[in-house]
Amino acid sequence: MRKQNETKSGRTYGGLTQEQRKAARYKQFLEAGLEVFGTSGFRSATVRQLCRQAKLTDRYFYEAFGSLELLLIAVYKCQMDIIQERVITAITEVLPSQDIQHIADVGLTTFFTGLEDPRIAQVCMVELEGVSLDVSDLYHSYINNFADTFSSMAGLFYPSWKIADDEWKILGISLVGAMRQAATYWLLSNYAMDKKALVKATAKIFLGLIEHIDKEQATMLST
Amino acid sequence: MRKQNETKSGRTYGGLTQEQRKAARYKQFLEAGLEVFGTSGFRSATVRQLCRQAKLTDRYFYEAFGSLELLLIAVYKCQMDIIQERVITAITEVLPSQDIQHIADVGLTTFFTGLEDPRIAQVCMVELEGVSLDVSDLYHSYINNFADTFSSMAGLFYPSWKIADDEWKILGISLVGAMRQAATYWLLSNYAMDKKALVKATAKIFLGLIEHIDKEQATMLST
DNA sequence: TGTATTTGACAACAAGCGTCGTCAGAAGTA
DNA sequence: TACTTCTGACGACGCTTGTTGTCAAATACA
Repeated sequence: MRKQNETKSGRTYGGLTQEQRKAARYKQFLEAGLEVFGTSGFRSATVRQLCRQAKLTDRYFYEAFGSLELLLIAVYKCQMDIIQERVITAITEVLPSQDIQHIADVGLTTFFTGLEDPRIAQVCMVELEGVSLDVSDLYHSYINNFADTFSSMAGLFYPSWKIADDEWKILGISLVGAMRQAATYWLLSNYAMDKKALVKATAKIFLGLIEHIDKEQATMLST
Repeated sequence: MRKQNETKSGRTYGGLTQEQRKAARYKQFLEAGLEVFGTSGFRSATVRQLCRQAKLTDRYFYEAFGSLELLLIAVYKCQMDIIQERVITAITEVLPSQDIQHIADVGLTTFFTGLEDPRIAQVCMVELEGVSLDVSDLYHSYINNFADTFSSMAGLFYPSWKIADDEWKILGISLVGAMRQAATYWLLSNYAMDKKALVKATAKIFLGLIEHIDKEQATMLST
C-alpha cells in the first residue's frame, strides 16, 4: 500500500506561501466586512455581497470565517483592540501630569479620533446590538472592560475613596454609555460638530462625576 | 348599470364593530410584537411566528401593519411614550420642591421602573439599533427628544447659565446614553442589582455634571 | 514540457420567508 | 331560513440566501 493523501498541498502560489495567502485573504475579508457592515449594515449583508467586495470566492469565506456573524465579531475585535490600545497608551503618556482634566481630554480625544472613520464608528457603536447572544456577550464584555478601566484608574488617583464594586461598575458602564451615545450622535450628524466640542462636553461629565464623588467622600469622612 | 361594490361590509361580528375588532387586532399584534421582539429579538422574528403568537391570521397582520419593521416601530413608540409620559409627570410632581437631588432620584427611578419588564427593556434599549434607516431615525429622534428635555429643564432651574445649544445637545445625548447603558447592563444581568443602587449611581452623574457646570459658570462670571 | 495544485466564475440545490389565494365554517342580517 | 360577510387554517408561488459542487484557466513544480 502506498500512502494515502499523498497530495503535495501547501505549495506557493503567486509568490506567496499558503499561510501568507490565507492571511492575506483573512485580511481582505476583514476589510470587506468593515466596508459592508459599516455602510450597508450587518442586517442586509450577504455572503455573496461580501465576497464580491473582498474580490474572493465564496469558498474562501467559509474557509476563513464560516459565517457572517463570526466575521462581524472579528471585525469588531480588530477595530476595538486598536482603539482601546491607542486610548490606553495615550493616557499612560499623560498620566504623570496628574492633571485629571488633561487626562480626560487626551483619553476622550483619542477615543473620538478612533471613530472618525464612519464605518468603524458604525460597526463599533451600533451594529453589534441585537445580532445574537454570542455577539451580545462579546460586545458587553468589551464595554465592561472599558468600564473597569475607569474604575481602576480612579482607584489609582483617589486611593482613599471608599466605593463598592457594584457602584463602580454602574458608574463605569454609564460613562461608557455616555461616550457611546455621543459618538453615535456625532456619526449620525455626519460629523457636523467639532471634535473639540465633543470632547469638551463629555469631559465635563467625567470631571463632574469625579468632583461629586470627591465631595461626597469628604463629607462621609467628616461624619 | 347597477352600483359596483355594493357589498355591505363593516358589520358587527362577535359583538364588536369593525373598528373595535380592528383595534383589538392591532393591540394583539402590539402585544405579540413586544413578546417576540423582546424575547427572540427582531432579527429572528418572522411574520408566521408573530401571527402564531398573536393568534391571528397573516392577512390581518398585513392589514394592520404590512411589515415587521412597522410593527417594531409601533411597539417602540407605544412603550416609549408610556415611559416618557410617566417620567415627565413624576418629575413635574416633585418640581416644586426645587430639590435637584430629589428630582433626579424620582426621574431616574421612574425611568428604570418602566424598564423592569425585560421585554420592554430589550425593545426600547437594544432592538432598534441597526435595523434600517427609518427605524434609526425614529430611535434617535426619541433620544434627541429626551436629551432636549434635560436641557430645557436645566434652563428652567439655572436661567443664568450661558451654554451654547450645541453643547447642551451633546450633554443631553450623553446623559441619555448613560441611562441607556446602565439600563442595558441591568437587563443583561437579569436585574441582579437593586434599582436603588442603579438610581443612586446614575444620579451622581447628573448631579456631578450640574455642580460642575455651576462652578464653571461662576468662574466664567467672575472673570 | 507535462502534471498536480490553486484559483475564480458560476450553476445547482435546499431551506426559509413574505405574500397571496382558496375554502370551509362561524356569525350576522334580511 | 337563505344569503352575505367575517374568520381561521392551509397551501402555493416566487424570491433570496446559504452552501456545495463543477470546471476551466492560472500557476508552480518535477
